[in-house]
Amino acid sequence: MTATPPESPGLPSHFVPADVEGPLYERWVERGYFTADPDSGKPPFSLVIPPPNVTGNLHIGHALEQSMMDAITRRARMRGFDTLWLPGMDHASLAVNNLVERYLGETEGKGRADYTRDEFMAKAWEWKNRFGGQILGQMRRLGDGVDWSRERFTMDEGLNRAVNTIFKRLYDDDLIYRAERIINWCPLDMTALSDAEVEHADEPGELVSIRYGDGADAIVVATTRAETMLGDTAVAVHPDDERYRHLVGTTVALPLTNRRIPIVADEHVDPSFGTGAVKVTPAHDPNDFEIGRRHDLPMPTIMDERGAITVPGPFQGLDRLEARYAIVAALREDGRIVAEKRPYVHAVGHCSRCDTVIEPRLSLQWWVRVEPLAKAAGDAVREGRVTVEPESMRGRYFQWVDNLRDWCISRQVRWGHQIPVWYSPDGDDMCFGPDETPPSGWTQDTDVLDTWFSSALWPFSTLGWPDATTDLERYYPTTVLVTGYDILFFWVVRMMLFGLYAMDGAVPFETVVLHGLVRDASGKKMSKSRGNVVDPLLWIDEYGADAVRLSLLQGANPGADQAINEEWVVGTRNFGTKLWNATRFALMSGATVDGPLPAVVEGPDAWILSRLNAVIAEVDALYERYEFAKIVDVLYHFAWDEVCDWYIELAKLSLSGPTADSTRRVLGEVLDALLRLLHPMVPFVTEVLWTALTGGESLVIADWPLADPSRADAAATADVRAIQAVVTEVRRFRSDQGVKPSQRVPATLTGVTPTTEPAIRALLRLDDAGDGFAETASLTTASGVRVAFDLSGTIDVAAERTRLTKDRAAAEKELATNSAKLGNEAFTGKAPEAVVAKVRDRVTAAEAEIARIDAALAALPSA
RNA sequence: GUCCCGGUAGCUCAGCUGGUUAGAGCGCCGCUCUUACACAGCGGAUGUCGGCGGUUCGAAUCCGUCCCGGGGCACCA
Repeated sequence: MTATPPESPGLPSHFVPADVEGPLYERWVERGYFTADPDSGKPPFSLVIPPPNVTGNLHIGHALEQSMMDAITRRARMRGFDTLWLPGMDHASLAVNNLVERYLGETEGKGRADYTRDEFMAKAWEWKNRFGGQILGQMRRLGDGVDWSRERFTMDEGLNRAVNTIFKRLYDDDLIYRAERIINWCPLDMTALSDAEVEHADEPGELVSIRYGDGADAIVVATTRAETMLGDTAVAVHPDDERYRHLVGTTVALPLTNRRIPIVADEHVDPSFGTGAVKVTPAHDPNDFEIGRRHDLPMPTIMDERGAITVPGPFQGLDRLEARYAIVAALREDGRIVAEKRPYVHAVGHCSRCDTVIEPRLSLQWWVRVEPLAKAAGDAVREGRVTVEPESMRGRYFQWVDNLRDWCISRQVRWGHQIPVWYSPDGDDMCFGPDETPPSGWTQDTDVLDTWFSSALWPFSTLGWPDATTDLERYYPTTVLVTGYDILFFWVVRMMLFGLYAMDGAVPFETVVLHGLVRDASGKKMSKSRGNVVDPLLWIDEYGADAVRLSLLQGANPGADQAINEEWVVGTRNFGTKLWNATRFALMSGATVDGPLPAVVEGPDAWILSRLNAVIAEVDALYERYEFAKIVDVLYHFAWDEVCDWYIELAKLSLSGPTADSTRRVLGEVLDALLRLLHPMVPFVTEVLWTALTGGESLVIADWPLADPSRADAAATADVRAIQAVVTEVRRFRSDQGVKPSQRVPATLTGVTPTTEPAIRALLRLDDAGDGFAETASLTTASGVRVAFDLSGTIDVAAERTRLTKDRAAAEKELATNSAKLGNEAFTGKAPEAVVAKVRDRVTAAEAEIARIDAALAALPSA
């Protein structure tokens, strides 16, 4: 590669992200850098994106998740893997269905019932094509290096086929069945929901105690949902409960109706709660349903799909909440209310989508029998075939997977995958696969599948399953899955269930990396209702994608929630500027990447190469554990503190000395490697800088640096540490003395070496002592270097005395602590020799330090 | 009820396989436009490491217990 010498300095004085990011990204895509190539001969590395909702916009959580995935894939690509990051979107069945219905209501003034299924689906596709998919453009803004040629959608043709194929297979294996059970019903969305789609919240309600029957056979029950009494078909008591034993087997009159219901004995009842008697409404409560099954009770449904009472009489047509008040009022009038507790705080289930109170309801739905699948999913992690990072999240995975209940997969909406079961005119049902044609006259089930059913297939359906494609063969199992711990159950567990099942026991991914939630600056969860949502796109506009990405990764500790605010984005933007300026300096200084790195280098050059290779090794190790926050920390400090603050300052000297050529090469090497190391996290600014510095084609396809342990150089490191120690201490002295940074001061140095003295003098702006040098102040550093100054102005003796006194106190403390340890036989006897030796050294050092300070104090003119 | 995670500088967090004077970023206070960078440089201040006990020569780090915050699961009608 030939380095094209940069035109003038080669870089504009400022970096304007908005000007370069878009064109740069499109160039990467056009050149096919992100397109996986099964024929490349490289080992594969693959991951699938957690498909965002087709209706979604890029929010800060996506930005974090995708920044992590982009860093992982870009690094893998640089390390020589055939890398696939597969993008796509989820059809978001219920969410889109609702949006389309609302849209049609607004634009056409019609409701759900006014469209046939086909008409509705046509409208929905139209809507999706028009309003959906915004997030794809926003992912480009972030810089996501995804393989757009393999983009998928959970309702595209191939994925439909995958869905139908696995449904048929599960159905034939008796792992999908249809049954009438109590399900979570949302009366607003008018569909069933899975357990996972219900959120429980404690709310104040009422606990009403009602007397059923009269006189000797009266029995009091308590309820928070009085309206369900219309559906009661029994009262249950515990079999051992003496109070009610005589009533078991008799019947009692159900108030407000002319029905009599039996009193049954059931183990489920807790005799110590309330009166020990429970009203049983089998069609509207899961526990009551079980009691009803055990005692063969009738199970009348008393509400319609909207939650309105259907029982003929005065309450018919009332909404369930209105009915509750009306029924309590009527019972009160009847003198049947014996106690009312209000407010009574208890957990109430809500629809996770629209927040409507869920109605448990007896309903005929489709289910996945999960038990055999869940066993395999749990074992795969237990056996280490799938690693969950961070390890602390493993428990949560098992909590889910080992306690799974059958999954209700049918939904009463239209947008989604229609259940591939057909019914004959006689009522027989049969499942047909994608290539099978049902007999004419049969009609298809009108329900669609839970959105998560198709996303559970994502790691293999997107690669071509059920066909044995090259991609499937090559990229499954995927290497790593990155997602939030909040969808561990919704998605990760279900991918495990279906992946292991469909792929004959092959896991869907080898490692799961769970990240936390992004919160606002005060640690609160972001939500529209709180009004604390931040839009990453606004920050990208303002500070560039690199700054947004890096500020998110900077806070990304595995599995932990993190906060973000604009100031931190500003901070990382400043880091980009720092890199920019450092590279400008390098270019102006003739830094080069041409030719081999000198085998032997000296001084600061040797030191920075030593550090660079240690940093590479450290970063590699941290990537293995997905410790993004630490990777950022390491690179940030290496770049800013070591490269910019020390190495470049030291290099300014050697660039005018005999080793200038060597330094130019090392400076080029260090920046080259640094930009490579940072590229996966901040792809744009590093690309601009690196191409300017090296003349290379693109960092995207450049090689990841290899750590070279042979560059470790303890001697050079010690030299630089010595320079740093003296410089830092004298700077402090100067600052305390009020000597301006720019003021040059004549001084003599003793105890320095010819290799360190020029650097120390230059960094401290100390001139040689010429004629007429008069020492007016001096300083002996901890490392034994004596610096004598000729300060023209007055020395601030008091300030210096304060400083030294403070240092002396610290040294005294150090001496006392360590001497005490040495005087403690328990310590010297039991602690390892290495630790004791260390303490002994510290005592010696502290004593020397005190002596040095005392001498310095004595040398100060008296005030 | 049960389980998990967390409580370290004003804020957000590292450190926690026990052993330097407990760190970083931001913020704060000084001094500087020193020719890559004021989106910067240099210097500085700031902590009963949630409380109390225990183990240990030695505890921010291990154990117990309590308090506070966040979350998961299950819920008694």
